[in-house]
Amino acid sequence: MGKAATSSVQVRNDRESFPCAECQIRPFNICKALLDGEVAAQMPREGRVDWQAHKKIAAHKIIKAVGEQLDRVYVVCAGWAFRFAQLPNGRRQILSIFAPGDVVTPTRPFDEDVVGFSVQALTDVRYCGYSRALLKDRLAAETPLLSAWTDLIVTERKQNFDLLIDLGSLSAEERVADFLLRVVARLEQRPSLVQDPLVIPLPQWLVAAALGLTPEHVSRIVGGFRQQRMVESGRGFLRVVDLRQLRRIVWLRV
Amino acid sequence: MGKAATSSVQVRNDRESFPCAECQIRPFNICKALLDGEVAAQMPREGRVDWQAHKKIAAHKIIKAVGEQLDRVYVVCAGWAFRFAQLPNGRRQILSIFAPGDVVTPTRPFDEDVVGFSVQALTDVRYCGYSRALLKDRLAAETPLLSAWTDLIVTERKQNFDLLIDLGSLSAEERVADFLLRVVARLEQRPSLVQDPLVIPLPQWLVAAALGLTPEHVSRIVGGFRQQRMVESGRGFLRVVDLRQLRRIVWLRV
DNA sequence: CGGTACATTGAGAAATTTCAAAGTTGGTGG
DNA sequence: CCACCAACTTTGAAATTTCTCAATGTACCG
Repeated sequence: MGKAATSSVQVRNDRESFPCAECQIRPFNICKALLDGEVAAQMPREGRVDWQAHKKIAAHKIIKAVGEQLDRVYVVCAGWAFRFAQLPNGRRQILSIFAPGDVVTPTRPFDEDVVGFSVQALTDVRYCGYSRALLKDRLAAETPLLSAWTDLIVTERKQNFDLLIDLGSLSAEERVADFLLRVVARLEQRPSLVQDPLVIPLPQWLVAAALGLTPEHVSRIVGGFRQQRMVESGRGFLRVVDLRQLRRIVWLRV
Repeated sequence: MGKAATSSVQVRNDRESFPCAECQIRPFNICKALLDGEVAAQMPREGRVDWQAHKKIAAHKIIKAVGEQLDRVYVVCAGWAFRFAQLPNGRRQILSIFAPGDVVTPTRPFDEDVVGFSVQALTDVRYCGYSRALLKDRLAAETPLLSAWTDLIVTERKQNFDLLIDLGSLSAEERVADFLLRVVARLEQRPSLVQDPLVIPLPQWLVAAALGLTPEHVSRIVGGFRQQRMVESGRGFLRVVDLRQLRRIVWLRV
């Protein structure tokens, strides 16, 4: 923490380029812990190591490719992205889906500095890279921040287990139903980004690639759900209409 | 770290009940970092909070059931165990497999104190529970220990991603081949517990439950591998004979 | 020495993929 | 503003993979 703090909150306000000022998600994600408080105000704004670096990237572009060096930890500010594994046969397995506010790799401060799996923008994305080194220092020094951060790791781990259960033990129909329910549950925890938490802005091919199914099969399943008035769907989105019935599907096969 | 250290290395040697003294795995797993050094020597041996608690449990018994309170972090000393999710339809999804030396839940120091998924002994198991509270204190105070511990978390996360890729994108045959290769790779990192790292002491039903397949289907696949002299198999174990050919299977379908 | 858990084998059934073709939608450039 | 293109979705039929059910075989444990 010996870095000279040459900037302050006031300097920040002078400059227009502090997007976090009007960020809607900030009260609800890790950025609150990262940006609020006295220590945060003294983090270096410019210099050899910037605390933050904001960037934009167009839909479908690769944000970080497997193997790249990486000295920043990314938070998605706006838009959706996903992590995937590229297999030698050309197939892609979606491993994680990132909504606005999500930390892309919560283990990054403790991880190797090489990207393990590529991350790609689904929509246009704005994101913020926090300095990995500075963050690591803060995690060691600030107990509450470390606690908030480890929560991210625990949450991601839980999501991975949930997806494992889906892929290993559920039928295709159950997987899709459970997937929708899990995304809805995540959206409900981010009141600021939801006009309607029941609208899932993901294309079917993404759902298929996450659940290890073909897009055709997902289409048929969604079609069935639509006929039973459990979901509505359109190009690039799904809307959950009947949570209860969807939940019943997941418990089916009992 | 204000706990009175009433015991010392000498006291330990007095008592016969310090299994770690002759532990073969200790140099190769996290116990090295937990037990070596000055701080470790001063950890409370008995009292209101024991630093360690050693236990044994018989094969097939549940070590910890989902929902139980838990103020210890477990390391498997001897034997094999697994974590599983119990589904309402009676099916079980294996989520993790623990070899001797493995930490069962590396996020435990930062996690809720409630067990998220049950853990069961596959063989007879000896295990050691470290005090969650004392460990948490040490992780905050000792940087090298924290670093070693976060490696455990990162490793588990990588394993989860690998299994996700298996379940989501590989055929049954490829899954079994990849599973064998991954277990072998893990065993090779524990020189002390391997007479032969190519012998995998797991029953086929366990492989099936981990890979989301039926035991019958796994049996057929293993039978095929056996015919091609890629593996040998018997009740409760598989032996990898031809690593190269097995690897070729995983890259198949290109 | 038997019983239980594990492994094998077969045949038919079910789930899912593959391949092919056509329908939709939203954005972009002219 | 329109037309067109590319990406996404839908639909169908056949092929393939995997499961289910059922029966038999086999090793280990008490």
